[in-house]
Formats: sequence, C-alpha cells, structure tokens
Amino acid sequence: MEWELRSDQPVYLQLVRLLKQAVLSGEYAPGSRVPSVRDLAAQAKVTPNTMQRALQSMEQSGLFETHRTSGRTVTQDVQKIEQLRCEQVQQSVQEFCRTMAGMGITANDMIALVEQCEQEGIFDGNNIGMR
Amino acid sequence: MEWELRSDQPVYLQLVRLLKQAVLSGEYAPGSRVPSVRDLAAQAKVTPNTMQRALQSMEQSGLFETHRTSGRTVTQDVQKIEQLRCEQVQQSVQEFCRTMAGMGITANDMIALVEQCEQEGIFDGNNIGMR
Amino acid sequence: MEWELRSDQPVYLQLVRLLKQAVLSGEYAPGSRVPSVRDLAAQAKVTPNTMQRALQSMEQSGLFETHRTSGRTVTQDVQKIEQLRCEQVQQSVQEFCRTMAGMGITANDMIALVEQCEQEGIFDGNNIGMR
Amino acid sequence: MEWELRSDQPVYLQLVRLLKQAVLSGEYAPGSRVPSVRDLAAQAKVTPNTMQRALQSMEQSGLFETHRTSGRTVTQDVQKIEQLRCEQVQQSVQEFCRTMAGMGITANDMIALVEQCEQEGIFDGNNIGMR
DNA sequence: GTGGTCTAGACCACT
DNA sequence: GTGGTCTAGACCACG
Repeated sequence: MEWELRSDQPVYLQLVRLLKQAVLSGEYAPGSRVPSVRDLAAQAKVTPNTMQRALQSMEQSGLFETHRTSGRTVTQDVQKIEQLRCEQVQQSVQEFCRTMAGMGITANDMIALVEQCEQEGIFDGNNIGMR
Repeated sequence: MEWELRSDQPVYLQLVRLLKQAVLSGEYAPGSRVPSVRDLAAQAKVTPNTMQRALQSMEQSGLFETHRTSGRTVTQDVQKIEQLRCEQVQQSVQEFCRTMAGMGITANDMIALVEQCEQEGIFDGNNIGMR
Repeated sequence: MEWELRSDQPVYLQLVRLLKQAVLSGEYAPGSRVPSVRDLAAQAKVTPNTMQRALQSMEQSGLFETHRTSGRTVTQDVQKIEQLRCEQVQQSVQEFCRTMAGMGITANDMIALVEQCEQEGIFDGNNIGMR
Repeated sequence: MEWELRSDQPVYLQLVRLLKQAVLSGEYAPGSRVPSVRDLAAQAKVTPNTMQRALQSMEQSGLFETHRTSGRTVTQDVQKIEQLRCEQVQQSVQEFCRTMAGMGITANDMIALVEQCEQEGIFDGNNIGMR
C-alpha cells in the first residue's frame, strides 16, 4: 500500500480514496482485519486524527466495520464490494469520456491512448477484470 | 456552452476548466471575440467578481488576450492551443488509467467500456481528433 | 429473556439494563436464583468477563445478592424493587415527554400515539401496572 | 435555543440532536440562515471544531446546506423536514413504549403519566401538532 | 492496546 | 468573515 499524498486536495479525502481502492482491488480482503488507527496513521505519515476521519468515512460507506474496542475489519459483504466497484468504474469511465469528448477527442483516439498506457505498463499489477 | 456548476469545488476553478474546454474544443475559435465579463457572468449565473477571476486565469495561461479598449479575444496561437490540448489529454488519460488499474481493471476492460460509451453517444459532437 | 445487543453502546451497560428490566418486570422473581455467570454469558453471547462486570453493577445497585458459596439471588426486598421501578418509569416518561415537546408534539398527540402502540400489541405481555 | 450539554454522551451527538430539534420544531425555519460555526460554538460553549463536526452531520442528513464560503442555510425542503419529524416521533414513541412495556407498564398507566406531565407544563411551548 | 472524543490553535481558500 | 482542514496532544471507556 503506497500512501502518495498530494496537497491539492484534502488529505482525508485522499486517504478515503486509497483505502477504498485497497478494498475494491482486493488488497484488503473481505473480512480481514484493518490495521489500527495509529498504525495506518504512521504508515501514511498523518495525524491519527486525520486517519480516523478517513476511517469513519469508510465505515459510513459500509466498507469497514468497527468492533468498538477490538479493531476494525473489512466488510464480508463481497457482493457489496463488487457492486461498489462496478459503480465506481462505470462512473469514472463516463465522467472521463465526457471530459475527453468535451475536448474533441474521438472514441478511437481514446482507445489508442489506452493501448499506449498499456504498453507503458500502467495496467500491470493485480488485475481482477470485470465480471 | 453549458455552465454546470457543482458546489464541491471552487467555482472559479470550474469556470476556468469550462472556458479552457471551450477553447481547446474549438467552440471558442482562435482569434474570436470573448463575451464581456458581465455577459459571461450572467450566462454562468455567477457574480462578475468570480468570473473575472476565471478570466484572469485564462489570460495568465495565455489562452485569452485583453486589448485594453476592445475587450478580450481568444489567442490566435493555434500551435499553443493544440499543445495545451495534447498535454491535457495525456495527463487525463494517464491519471485515469492509473485509477482504473488501482481498482483491478485491465486495459481490455477499459477499451470495452470506452466502446460502450461510444455506443451511448457520449462522443458525439465536435470531434477534432488527435493530430 | 432476549439478549439483543447493539454496538453503538457499551455492551456491559446494555446487559445491566436488560437484567434490571428482568427484575423490575418480575421475570426474575424476588428471591429467586440467578443463573451462573457462565450460563448468562453463554446466553448473551458475551465473554464472561463482560457479564461479570454487569453482575457487579447489579449487586452495587442492590438488586442482586451474592452468597459466597451458593451463587447469586435476586433481592427479596420487594419494596426496593417497586421503588426503583417507579423511579425508572418517571424518569423515562419525563425525558421522553421533554424530547417530544422539543419537536412540537402536544400531549394529545402523544396519547393518540400511545393508543396506537397499544393496538399494535406493544404493551401485551406481563403487565403489572402502577400501584 | 438552550445548549444544555451532559457528559454522559459525546458532545457532538448532543449538538446534532439539539440542532435537529431546532429544525424539526420550526425554531430554525426552512431556508433561513444558520449562524456561523464560530457563533454557534460560542453559544454552546464548545470548540468550533466540535460544532463543525455536528454541522457536518446535519449536512449529511440533508437538513442543512452549506454554500461554500457564504454560510449555511436550513434546507427549504419542508416535505423532508416534516417526513423526518414524523419518523423521529414514531420511532421515539415505539422505542419508549417498548421500554415501558418491558417494565410491566400498561398503556393506561402511560396515558396517565403523560397527562401528569402535561399538568406539570412540560408540553408548554411551540406546539405544532401532528399533520 | 483499541477506538473515540475533545481542545487549542493555526492556516488556507473562497467570495 | 465564511467554511474547511490539519496538527499536536491529552484523556477516556472498553475488553
């Protein structure tokens, strides 16, 4: 898990995004234990406070579950995870295509660009694929 | 030109983005006249103050030029426009592919999704294509 | 006895509340034997440690009594039970009415709502009534 | 608006409850301006930070709307307010009746107790009544 | 040791 | 002046 934080966006939102990705990509397995607030904060080099805020958001979205005094776990609801993943993907793709279309790019251009990214190895890693 | 503003981001940044798109997509042709601050502000339903700030940003990036007495025009430097357009496109594509890869999507998945968007007509409109 | 535990409140407090109710409603009769810590813990699906803490609280409030060798019993002091019951009831009613009043509800509204609950059978069960 | 805070519950939750009441009872009229974070914090004698947290919750529940840099307003969606109010009332009443029933109180007892509260003037104030 | 809450205080971007 | 973010650090209840 890489904690690459930029300063053009609230940190806690970036943390939420990264944690979400970790769950959706399967890096954080369903039902598995989530590191403690302090550990995660240390990893991301952030105040425990800030990390806590991100974790709270994760709980609200139902991806994490907190057991009052015995740590957090990733939800076991794999269906929910998969559904959320599809939503995210489709939403992202659509928003992106709209942006590109707005700048006068055709679908074929886009496909070419994606293939270019593939050759650059951007897609290498844990590929789950679409169901 | 549609002025669709959300409240989860600074308004002036959204204005800049939309104006940039208008230039890069050719909707605002090189060398053509830019509407007055008041008109634009009225169109976007924003205070002239905020629009002014967006226009200033457009000048700084060199896409708009002010002629003290005769209003603003889009730059005639087509090369610059094209260059900026390419930068934007590549940056967007890369960031996007990275996000998708982070969620376990393969390049082939992406291409399929883009084609799906094409069939939905998202790419219909003023297509300039890549040079 | 239903052990319905939520996770938005300390577990042991919920246990205390449920045990108290069992005594005040007469489900645990005055002078009767209280199940062992292990049995109760098993019933409530809680670690004996937590249940123990709840039982301690019950002793402090005088509703349970421990006889070193022969386990626990419910107090025989019916007067005390009845007094506590009245306190609980009045406190609850007042707090509740204050909340409702805060939301602009009249006493007549409340009575109507209570009657509605009655028809729904919420009050069915062991009704002792007020003395 | 009285800010009566106890220490047996997280402060920010109490703030949320009070703010909600203020909206549901009509004290904070639909569409009206909400005092600034700092003002509210000063009123409630709480850190702006804590108040902010409560306000955030109010926004998430849709009762408040924040206009990025120009303050907050109560939602204008009176229907939503009324609906939420009914939900709250019914939920509260049911939970309460269940508690009372658990202690062996009959519906008639409850009605008598409510009437007693009425005579004590607990219901005096801004009475909207049920629709 | 776990999550959670709160304070005090600073800083920033926006309008 | 508005809302928002973040830090640093302390404290608490729970199991």
